[in-house]
Amino acid sequence: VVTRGLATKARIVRDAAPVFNVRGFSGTSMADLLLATGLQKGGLYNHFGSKEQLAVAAFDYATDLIAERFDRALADKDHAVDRLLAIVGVIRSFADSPVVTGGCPVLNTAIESDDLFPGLRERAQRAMTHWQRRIGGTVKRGVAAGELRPDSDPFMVATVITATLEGAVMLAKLYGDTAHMDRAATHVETYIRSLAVGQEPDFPEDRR
Amino acid sequence: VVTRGLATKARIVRDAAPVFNVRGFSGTSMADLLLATGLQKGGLYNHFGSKEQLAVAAFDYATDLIAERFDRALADKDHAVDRLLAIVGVIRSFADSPVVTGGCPVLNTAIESDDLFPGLRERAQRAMTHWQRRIGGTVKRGVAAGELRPDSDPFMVATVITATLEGAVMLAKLYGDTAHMDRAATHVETYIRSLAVGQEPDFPEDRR
Amino acid sequence: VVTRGLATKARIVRDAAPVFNVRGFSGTSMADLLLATGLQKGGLYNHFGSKEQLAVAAFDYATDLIAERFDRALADKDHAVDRLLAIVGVIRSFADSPVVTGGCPVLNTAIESDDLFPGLRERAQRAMTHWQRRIGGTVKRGVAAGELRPDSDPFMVATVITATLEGAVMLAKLYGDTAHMDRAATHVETYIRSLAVGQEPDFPEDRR
Amino acid sequence: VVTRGLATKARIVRDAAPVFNVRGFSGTSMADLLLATGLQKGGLYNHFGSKEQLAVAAFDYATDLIAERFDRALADKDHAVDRLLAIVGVIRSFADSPVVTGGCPVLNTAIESDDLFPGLRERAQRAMTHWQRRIGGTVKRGVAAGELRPDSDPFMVATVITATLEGAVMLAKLYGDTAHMDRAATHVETYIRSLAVGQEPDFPEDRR
DNA sequence: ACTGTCGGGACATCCCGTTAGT
DNA sequence: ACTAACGGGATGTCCCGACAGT
Repeated sequence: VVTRGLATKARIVRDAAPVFNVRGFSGTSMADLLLATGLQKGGLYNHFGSKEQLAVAAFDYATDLIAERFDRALADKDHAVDRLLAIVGVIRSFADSPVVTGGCPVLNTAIESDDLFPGLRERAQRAMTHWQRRIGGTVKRGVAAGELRPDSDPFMVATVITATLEGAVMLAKLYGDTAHMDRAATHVETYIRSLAVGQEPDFPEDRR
Repeated sequence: VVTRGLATKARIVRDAAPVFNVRGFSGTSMADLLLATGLQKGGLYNHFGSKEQLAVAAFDYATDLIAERFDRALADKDHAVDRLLAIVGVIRSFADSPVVTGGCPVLNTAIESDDLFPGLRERAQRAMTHWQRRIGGTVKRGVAAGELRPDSDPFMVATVITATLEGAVMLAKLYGDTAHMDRAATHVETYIRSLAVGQEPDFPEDRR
Repeated sequence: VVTRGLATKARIVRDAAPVFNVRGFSGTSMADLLLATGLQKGGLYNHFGSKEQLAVAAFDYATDLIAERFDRALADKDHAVDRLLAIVGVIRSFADSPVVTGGCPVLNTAIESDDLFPGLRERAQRAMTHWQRRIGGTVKRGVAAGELRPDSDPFMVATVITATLEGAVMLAKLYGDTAHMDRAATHVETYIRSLAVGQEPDFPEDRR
Repeated sequence: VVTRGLATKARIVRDAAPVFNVRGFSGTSMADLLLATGLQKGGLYNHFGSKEQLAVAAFDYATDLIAERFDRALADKDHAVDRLLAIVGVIRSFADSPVVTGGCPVLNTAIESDDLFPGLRERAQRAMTHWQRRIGGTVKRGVAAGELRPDSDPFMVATVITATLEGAVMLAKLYGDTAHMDRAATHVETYIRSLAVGQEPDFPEDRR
């Protein structure tokens, strides 16, 4: 048994993630996972005690990949507007070059785990909260740096960006094309630019 | 007797709809449906040939209820801005007074039926397209009536409204509160008002 | 589907009882039960929600058969000594003409259900208590009727009869012959006769 | 290193014996044994080729412990009556201070290994036969020494002692108390004393 | 129109034993 | 001598759909 390169456990997670993301937790059978990983029952259960544990690991794997994209996209951006636009770009990229086949794992998990799979639900909450904090923090620092209008509401911005783009991910998935995502991203980008200092307050209600 | 039969069929659909909407298609078992309807196997299969047929009927039932809400909300509105705001109000109402327990059935179905349940997916597409046409048509007629700025893009407006609010429905479901929905609706309402004739063009990129 | 004669549920219990009694609860697989009953999983699970429920029903079936033997054996006996000897005869008959293949179900269940299967254990306790009460009651009435020595202890008699004969059932099962049972029964019969009024008190310590 | 290995093997047997004695052979899983021993699969299979081999070793371990108790109890007894009473005392002690948790291993094994585990069954037969020979031999020597009535039947005495007390072990296990064991032991002790020379022949049928 | 019964395949999980690796 | 990974079959239970009975 060669345990070089990717450890088996990591390989299982990598192979299982797209299966869960496409078929959902309920819709994924152990047989699907055996097929995807090339292992047998015994092999899988040595690494994960249950289907749910594997699903959680797969979810974490997917959100870690997304976090890496965020890190890379933000690495060379300083101005708050640039940083927010980069975040939009990352979420937008889910539609045409997904980190994991099947769309946004947070969206998928949030919709399916309807009280039924508390472990998964909590993970989805945590990931989404992390994103919103990242956006909100960028807004706060942008205001402090004089880059964004002082009345910019971090919570409002975080909600608008995540809601609009996740909704667009859903539409892209539903129709199998990116037209909706393009329009939604355009809208959000315009919205972000309107937050910059020196702009007219286009969305007075959005401010505090 | 026929009337009784029809009544039973309708009753089945009404009782099954929330089960499907909460647990998803894969996550719903026949036993769940028997419990919810109070019938036995045979009683269900007299009216529906399969679990999927019943799921489709339940989905249609839910979207019909939503369509009724749209009709009621739009009945007394003439001005395009009012009509668009009314549409926002309807989608927003999903969060705190859902037509069917479990959130927006179109969102749920769009996310679950990845490629796996073509019948359900097609229904979800159809329902979403219907909503977007309704929004787009309202924009078009508003432009023609001189109520909306002539460069208002019906597709853009339809995408922004549906994406943002469906995304907010997801956030409301994920966190179990309506704060995100409130913010998203506020944003969309501001956006709609900015389309009215006599407003500054706040979103030049959104126009054609 | 012919539901004439023995109802299916009763037939299942009748066919399952010897399997459980020979192989034990842990040692009996669902496949064994399907083979014994001729049904399929679905058919079985319509009547019993779990293997344990079926095991309990099978145990009750077996102890009911035993109770019938007691009733038949005692039907025409009046004198306490005769009644106690008849009870001995019934327990003794387990060895060479068992009510259910595999020996005494109470003994078997008592030994296997070691805290692990509380439902079964409780049934075994109940059945054994029922037997001991029957013996003890016979002793009491025999004393009251002047048939047994007044110092005969109902509890002692019940313990001696059940312990000795159940132990002998075990030996018969272990060795596959009835020699031990014959000897044990002879001993117990002598013991019982020694309780009769007019006998010397052979077992002074057994009396109160 | 060899010494260490032997120590490990003995430790495995010691830790496994109560598991088998409580849960039975069928009811004991390898996982149970790993938990009890603190080893892993390979560690066990280095010492025992199969679960059944380990079960046999555990059974032998338990019966060896019992044999030690017999030896200790008989070491300072000369008179046949004293020796027989000491044997009763040993079997009686199973109930409140078991050699191995879970009751008498011979009883347990005799009941479970119906025809299914011939290796275990043969061991149980051998152990029981050993006990009965010990009792029978004591009776024979007691008769020869003029300590016991010349018509005392070694087989009868062996059967009465083992059957009654094993039956009482079962009752003690079933009810979780020692009341039945106390009564049964009292009875058997009286029986043994009645065999002594100078006693009235209380059980004429028990003699040859 | 509806109940209850049944088949038989699928499900997640557990099972025992083997083997590679140290 | 022991760990850890793994195969693959068996386990109890659930699953959907069919159908006989009324």
